[in-house]
Amino acid sequence: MSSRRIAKEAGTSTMVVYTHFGSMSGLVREMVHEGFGRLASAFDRINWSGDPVMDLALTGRVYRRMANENAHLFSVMFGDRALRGFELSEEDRQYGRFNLVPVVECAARCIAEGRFRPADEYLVAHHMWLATHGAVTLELHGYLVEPCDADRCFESQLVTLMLGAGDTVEAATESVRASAEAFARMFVASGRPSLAGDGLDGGGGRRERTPSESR
Amino acid sequence: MSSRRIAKEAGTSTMVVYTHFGSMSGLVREMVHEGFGRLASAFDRINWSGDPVMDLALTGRVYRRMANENAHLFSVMFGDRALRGFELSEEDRQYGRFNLVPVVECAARCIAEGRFRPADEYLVAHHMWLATHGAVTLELHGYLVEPCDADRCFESQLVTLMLGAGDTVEAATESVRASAEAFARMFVASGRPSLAGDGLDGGGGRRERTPSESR
DNA sequence: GACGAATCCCTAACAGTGTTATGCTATATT
DNA sequence: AATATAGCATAACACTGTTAGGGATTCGTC
Repeated sequence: MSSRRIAKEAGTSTMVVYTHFGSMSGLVREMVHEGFGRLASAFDRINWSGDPVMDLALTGRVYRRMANENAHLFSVMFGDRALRGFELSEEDRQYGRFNLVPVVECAARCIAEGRFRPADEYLVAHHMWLATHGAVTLELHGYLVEPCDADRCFESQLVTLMLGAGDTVEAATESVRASAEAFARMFVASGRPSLAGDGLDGGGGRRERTPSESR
Repeated sequence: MSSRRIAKEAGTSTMVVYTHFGSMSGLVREMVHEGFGRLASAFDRINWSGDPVMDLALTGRVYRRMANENAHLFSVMFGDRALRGFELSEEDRQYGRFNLVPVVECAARCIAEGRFRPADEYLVAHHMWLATHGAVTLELHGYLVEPCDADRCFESQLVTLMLGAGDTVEAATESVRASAEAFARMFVASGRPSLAGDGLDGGGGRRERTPSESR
């Protein structure tokens, strides 16, 4: 992604970037905000059920899906990748943290219904976020392979997270399993099968890398 | 970090990078391997105790310390930051995964002693890694602020991770507390107070960012 | 409708980047 | 001692983000 390439593909000159976004960083910042908005609307499309633990697991699945389908964008959103000199500002991070709101509400319901141990719902939501983010990040960067591949890690991690928060083995296992079905219903069966949007991510992400590319 | 700046500070020309490392990517790769080695020797310096849960928490603390003291290097090691065109190769990632070995052994001891539920120790070690990595990553990128700052998140996450693996609230709390003391003894009291090494990280990391820098 | 103003965009250039080709200079080898 | 080789410097190429200056187009207003 470079200003000259953008100009070439758009059939214009590099100046359009500067008149519309101020700089390349400005363009990246706009993309990051778009990504946060996309994540927020994905959370909004979740139909909350009567099982808060299942709903919590569902937010994790949506987060992972979003990350995988917008891999490059996701990396920039959470500061992982320094794209064209862009660095996250405190305002940008605030945009990101805002997406925790539905997770906090979910955690509060889990605690209120006695599924989770009494605790600060913000802290519980953070635990979910941190662990899920770590799993997604390492998955994206290719660190999770057989026999502990990303799917296996993610599924079992969902259960252990619920256990760590206070749920029982049986209840957590069942809720996580049910969340997988709800997730499938939500994205496979719906008319909106993807969180990827309109090519904001340049087609990168999950493709295989050849060794020659790395040197 | 650029070839010309390196050359200038070293009082040579840019060619030294190419004769010694092949390319800028090659230099970064060497730094990454150095970073993995540094993490491995940090794990090696841990004196394993009779409490495997405490030891497991200790590896998490060492991981976090290492990340904070080598922030930029850490970001490159785990694929977060694309530095000068460098991309992780499968071989590089294998170097990284190798650092999980002591964590896996720790997890196995936790299971063998009945502190953790019977499970695949590799998977348990991965859960620890994923969650800790997420916490560290988001801490490094400034996402953890009051009231859920990095310290609070990390400490409480350690406990919930042990609970998720099967430990009891009382035992986990005590082991995590004890690990903090062991950690302090290990790094504050020892003759080697830092994991930072010799300026491989360019002095970045935890310094404050000014708003003007981000645009 | 006509004029002023603002906006948008192109071309050209500057400073920076990684990288390569060429040649020189020391050191090491035989 | 003669040769081979390794290491480094210079200069250049192709690329990057960014800025300055000059046209063209559109908009608002009289």
